[in-house]
Amino acid sequence: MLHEEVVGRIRDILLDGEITPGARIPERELCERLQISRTPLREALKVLAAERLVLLLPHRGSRAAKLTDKDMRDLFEVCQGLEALAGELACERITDAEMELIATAHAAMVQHYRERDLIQYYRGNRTIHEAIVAAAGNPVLSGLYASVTARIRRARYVTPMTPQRWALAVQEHEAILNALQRRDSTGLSHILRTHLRHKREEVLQAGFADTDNSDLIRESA
Amino acid sequence: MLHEEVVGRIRDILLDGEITPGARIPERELCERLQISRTPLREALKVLAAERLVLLLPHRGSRAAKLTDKDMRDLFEVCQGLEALAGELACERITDAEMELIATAHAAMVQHYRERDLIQYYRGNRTIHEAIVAAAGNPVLSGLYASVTARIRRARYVTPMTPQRWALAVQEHEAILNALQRRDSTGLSHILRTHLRHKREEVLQAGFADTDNSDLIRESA
DNA sequence: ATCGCTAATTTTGCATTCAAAAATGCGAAA
DNA sequence: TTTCGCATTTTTGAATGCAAAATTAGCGAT
Repeated sequence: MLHEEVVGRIRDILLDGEITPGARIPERELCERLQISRTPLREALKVLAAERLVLLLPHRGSRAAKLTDKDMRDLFEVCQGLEALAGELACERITDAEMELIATAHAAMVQHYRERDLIQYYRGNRTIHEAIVAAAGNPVLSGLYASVTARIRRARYVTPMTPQRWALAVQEHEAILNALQRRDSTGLSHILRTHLRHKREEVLQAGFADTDNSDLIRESA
Repeated sequence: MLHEEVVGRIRDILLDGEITPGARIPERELCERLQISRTPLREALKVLAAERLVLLLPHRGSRAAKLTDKDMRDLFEVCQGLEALAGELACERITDAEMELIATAHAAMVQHYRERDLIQYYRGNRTIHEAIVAAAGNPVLSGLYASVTARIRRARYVTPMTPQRWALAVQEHEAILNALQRRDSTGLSHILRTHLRHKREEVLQAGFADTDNSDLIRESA
């Protein structure tokens, strides 16, 4: 099994919430499950710790990272900034093919909205944002974006969605597509900031992630 | 020796340019030098690979990452975006104490400019940008910023500095301080973007980093 | 002399092993 | 009964050893 595959598998396990945030990561069990020894597993955990998905307590094992309200706010703030930057850059660089792709994805997403299929809607939403980031043509940006969204992912899915907010989000997406097509970078930047500010408010209102990683350190002191 | 210490030591070795970018990392030699065995060393290399400071070629060892012109442009672009975001947030949240600190650092930097002490000027410049990022009160942002700046650091230092550019940079810094003091977030955001665009142009003009990591893969094919 | 092929050497990646630190359990004393 | 202390067990962190892959060296053929 390739090194990256191990990291990917564990990342998926964490993102799927299979290991509760804050819970101890059962080293032995994962070894058996992935059919590897502790050496590559521990290497993978170190990588995931660098990504902030795993918390490493010296001599006290590793735990799945927990996110506080503050962490979530911070992550959304940065995500917002990255998406705005991506939007600006995408306006300068997006190809017709990429534009086409985003338009298609947008249409599909609107369709999911009409059918009130939240899961599919979310999937489409993510596809569009990722496509915009990709269209920015900046791998460094893509990498940071991927790392930030990975950390928010679970929270994003549990966001409660009222009909009003959903309608607003779709409306904002129309505006995003529009600005992109007009290559209006400053306009798009502004919309994206607003768009994500709304998302952020949803999450905070949901009161998700009300605990703190620092317990994990304190609790054993 | 603590795990993080190993990562830190190797990171410093890389940032100091002690291992030429693109050069193979001598596993055995580093083991002797740090007085550790291969296991912790390899774990550290994996972490640094996650930070993109090290490139891991499966079955072909690890090398210090090399940066292409494109990589540099991408890094500066993102750095610019992060600094702009930090500036906006800092306007909302900066404390008087932090403001004071930045003002002091700015004065010191201007003094270094007057004395034409480039090294100290650079140091002061970095201090100010870091202080602005810190004032944004967003640890996620701080983390990403640290990782991006670490990757550009070497390039930043080799930037050739003409008197004109230097004067412009100082002028821009005056504007930054001014906008911060007025808590003018949109104005500051704009200035920071311009400021870093200038820096970026310097670097590109320097023709630094004209090679590509993909050689490292190709060269052994 | 150069190119191609095979064998030896080196290096990488992983499993195993060993030592140290932390968690646990048990018993004694308050 | 509760709490403190000690011994046992478990778990973590690192070193060593081993198998597989890649690099290098040597040899022969053209």
